[in-house]
Amino acid sequence: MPCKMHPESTDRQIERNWPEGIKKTKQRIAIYRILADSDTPLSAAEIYQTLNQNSEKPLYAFSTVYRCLQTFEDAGVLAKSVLISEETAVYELRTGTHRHYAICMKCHRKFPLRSCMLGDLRRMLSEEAEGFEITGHQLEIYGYCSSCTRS
Amino acid sequence: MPCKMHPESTDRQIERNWPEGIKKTKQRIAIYRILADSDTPLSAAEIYQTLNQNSEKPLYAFSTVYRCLQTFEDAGVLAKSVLISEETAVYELRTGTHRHYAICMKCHRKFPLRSCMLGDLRRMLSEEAEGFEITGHQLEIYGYCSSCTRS
DNA sequence: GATGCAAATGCAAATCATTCGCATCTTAAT
DNA sequence: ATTAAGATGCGAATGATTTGCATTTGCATC
Repeated sequence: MPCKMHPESTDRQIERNWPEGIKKTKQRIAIYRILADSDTPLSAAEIYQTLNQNSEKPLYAFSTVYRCLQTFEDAGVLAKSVLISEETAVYELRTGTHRHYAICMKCHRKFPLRSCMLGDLRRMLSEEAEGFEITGHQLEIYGYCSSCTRS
Repeated sequence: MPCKMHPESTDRQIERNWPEGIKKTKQRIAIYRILADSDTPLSAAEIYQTLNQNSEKPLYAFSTVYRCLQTFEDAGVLAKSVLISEETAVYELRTGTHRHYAICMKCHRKFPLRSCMLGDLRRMLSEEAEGFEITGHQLEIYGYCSSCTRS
């Protein structure tokens, strides 16, 4: 399942974005590729499934998936988040511009928001939080998408 | 550990806000009280600990805590969320105005944000999300509070 | 106030995502 | 090619949450 609109772009992206000092192994490359080709954040289980979908018995271990994700996160190329609507963590590559999603509570599809319209986050801090150093944020909208009715 | 500024207000709040058709048991009342008296969202473990802090052997079971929280959530008086910085879910009573927090990645303290400054969330939806019915949202700022240095 | 039944609780066992220990295999630098 | 540091695979361990089931309790009814 290579990428969609620009053939080869994933390979080039790997060349350019591969984090400094991180060994290239076939597992890591495969996981990176899956993340790069996905347009929504993926869970470890989804990545594991995609990795092993074409083989009889698993070629890649679950622990490897988690360890690679951890490695990418430490290296700063991956963002981990825990969505309210799911019970498990999901992961996506950090692109230049981060993303937020509207998540359907029924089908669990994730729709990227137009853009991050959060202005000055610092202004939201109260006096008690004086001196708080902001390093990140997370916004999530949830509800029901047009294909799913409420109940 | 009764409430802080207004003696009895918790009892009155329980009278007024107790959800329709939900039996009052001492466990549920105790859990509601703990949530009402807390100024930050609490995890199930924190609630369990508070419940049992004054007795030799546990008076209340963990499963009861989870089941009560589920009941309150279903009844709509409780909001569950999974913060990025923690591994476990946290819970808080739904007050009229919902809250968001700045969370310290080191000490895990939660500082309520001044207010929800998110304007029209619908405008953030992209075309693909046409027809999405928004039922809630979650915003979270993370970083390091003034008492904790970065590393 | 006593009674009955549906619903709630306590306990322990089960589940599910995630992490860890350790022996073996790979990467990448020499 | 050689090799040491680091990565992987496997299965067992962990920790949060859920569940089955026997027992207890809230509360509507007498």
